[in-house]
Amino acid sequence: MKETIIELLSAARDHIAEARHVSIADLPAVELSRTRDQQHGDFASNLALQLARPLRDNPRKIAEALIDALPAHSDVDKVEIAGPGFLNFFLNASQSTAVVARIIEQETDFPQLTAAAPQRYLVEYVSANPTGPLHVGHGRHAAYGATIANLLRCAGHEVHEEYYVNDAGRQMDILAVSTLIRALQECGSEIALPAAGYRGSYIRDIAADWLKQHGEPGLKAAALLDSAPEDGDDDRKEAYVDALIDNAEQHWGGFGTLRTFAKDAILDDIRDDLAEFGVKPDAFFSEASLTTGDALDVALDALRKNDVVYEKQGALWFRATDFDDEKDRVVVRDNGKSTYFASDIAYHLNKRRRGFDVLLDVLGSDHHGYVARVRAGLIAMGEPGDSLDVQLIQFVSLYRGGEKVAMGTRSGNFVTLRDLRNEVGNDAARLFYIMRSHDQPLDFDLELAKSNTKDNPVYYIQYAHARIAKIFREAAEQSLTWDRDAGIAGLPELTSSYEIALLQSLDRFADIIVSAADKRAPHILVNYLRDLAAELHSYYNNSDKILEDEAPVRNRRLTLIAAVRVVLRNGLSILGVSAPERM
RNA sequence: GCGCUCGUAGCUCAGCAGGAUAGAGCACAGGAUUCCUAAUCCUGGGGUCAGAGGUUCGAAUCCUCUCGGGCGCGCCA
Repeated sequence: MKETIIELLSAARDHIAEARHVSIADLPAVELSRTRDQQHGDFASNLALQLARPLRDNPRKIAEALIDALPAHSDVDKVEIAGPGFLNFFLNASQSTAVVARIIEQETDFPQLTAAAPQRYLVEYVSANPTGPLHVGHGRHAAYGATIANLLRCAGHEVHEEYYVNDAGRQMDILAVSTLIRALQECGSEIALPAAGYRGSYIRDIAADWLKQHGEPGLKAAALLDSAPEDGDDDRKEAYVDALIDNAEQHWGGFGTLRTFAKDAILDDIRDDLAEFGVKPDAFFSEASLTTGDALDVALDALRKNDVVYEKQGALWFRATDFDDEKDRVVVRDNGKSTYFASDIAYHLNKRRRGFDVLLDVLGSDHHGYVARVRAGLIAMGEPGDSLDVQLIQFVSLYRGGEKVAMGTRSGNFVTLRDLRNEVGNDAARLFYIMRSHDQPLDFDLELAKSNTKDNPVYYIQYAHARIAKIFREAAEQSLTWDRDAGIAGLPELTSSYEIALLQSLDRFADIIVSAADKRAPHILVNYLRDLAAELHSYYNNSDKILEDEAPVRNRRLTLIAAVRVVLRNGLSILGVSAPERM
């Protein structure tokens, strides 16, 4: 289709050059790459606008000249000046025949396109700290990351999906201490959970499981109570937790095991939660493995080799200001431990060393300050800065009946992703999360997502799919045959505006996928599917019956809606939303 | 204070590698079912694209400033 348009418009361009007595070289070339997701009619409009500029002419006059030139081509059915683009042309339906035939024949769940320049992508997303269950914010990351990965794969790229597990550092100790205290409480101790501890009810569950498997922590664990300082004012709470951790590590041999137990319990829960949501990262990459392995040393060596670090006040600093960051960053603290930032650049260098061209990070918008830092690190280690592509996801606010639902992580007062999924269902959750541009805050309306009536866009698209399935069931019941090949051959006979609109929309599907992948904007696909569903509903309601008695008519109509069904199913599949046969 | 980001219909948002008349959905008003599912369709009203300058043949889109929201500025992770 695109080739045909280029051919047509090139011919029109020649015609105009000749008519205006200008050198063809002075006119802009026919270039469609910038308008890939526009309607076909707009291609001609854009060319008219582009041609008008060097000719210092009125674009409308150029458009008229284009129209003069186009009908000479036998494939053009109808050209007229109308609508917002002022130049629309309807191509003969036969040009969409090949596309529709291909759609029907390749009835796969994932349409596989060929990228002009295939690349290896590492998509990192969610990467929530393993200190508690996923909440509704993580759900948006999961839905977005998984969908982007699907889109990139469909567009012809190689994609690896990864979840970065922050299993090193103090928060794992706090998790372990919180679990230990809950276990001791379970055994009758009166020790209180410090303010800095995790207070979600899931900690009690983990503690109970621990007790079931390992028995009571025993006297040594209880002994940490005696030497711990009083739980005092705010300033002392941090110190109090530190003392608890130190005591537990020194006096009780089970602390390391408990820490691993708690972390694994939470990670297993996260893994299950995501899997139920249709999100399955290829790997969970452990931050701790960076130091147990050599990745961190590799990164530090790279920094030292390139002479971008220096020592100050006992710490090792990275000269980030030389790489467009606002201040220098510590990589190794004066206590000899590496910082989180060091882990981060080590992880990203590791990704590059594993052979990935594009490191696509899906992060919370509160991480925006950190992008420049990591990019600076990559450049300093000799990697291209533009290999890092960070997409920041804005926050999610939950609304229930117009009331904002209060959320807070520390307090344990948050809505989990699992709760959300149970309430509104996976399909609605997946679609609602990515229906809006990810760089825009999202108001998630629980009542709307739950409603199984007309307000809900999920049902609108799914209903279009189910409606087509129903028509085919009806055909079978009435013993009305469908000859697919005859239908494909008869597609050019489809001439109503509803049918032309559907053909043109089907033709755009591949371009939509590429565009959504390139722009990292899955909502483009959602909007497309909703438009396609609308065209299907409109066709259904405003045309003659699709199940026409006359076989040739019935064949081409069924072929058309069969192609729509394939595109709806494949599009929904990319979004992780089911395509029901009946509703 | 510095930095990032956003501001489009009553509400929720598309459109932002610059194109002519800024689009959906919801809400509101009215209509369609002897007929493949009315979870649908059709018609209608509704806008100073936060404001002011600038670049250009042309700006919601690019640049600057102002106003207003969100977020970030640890040898935490």
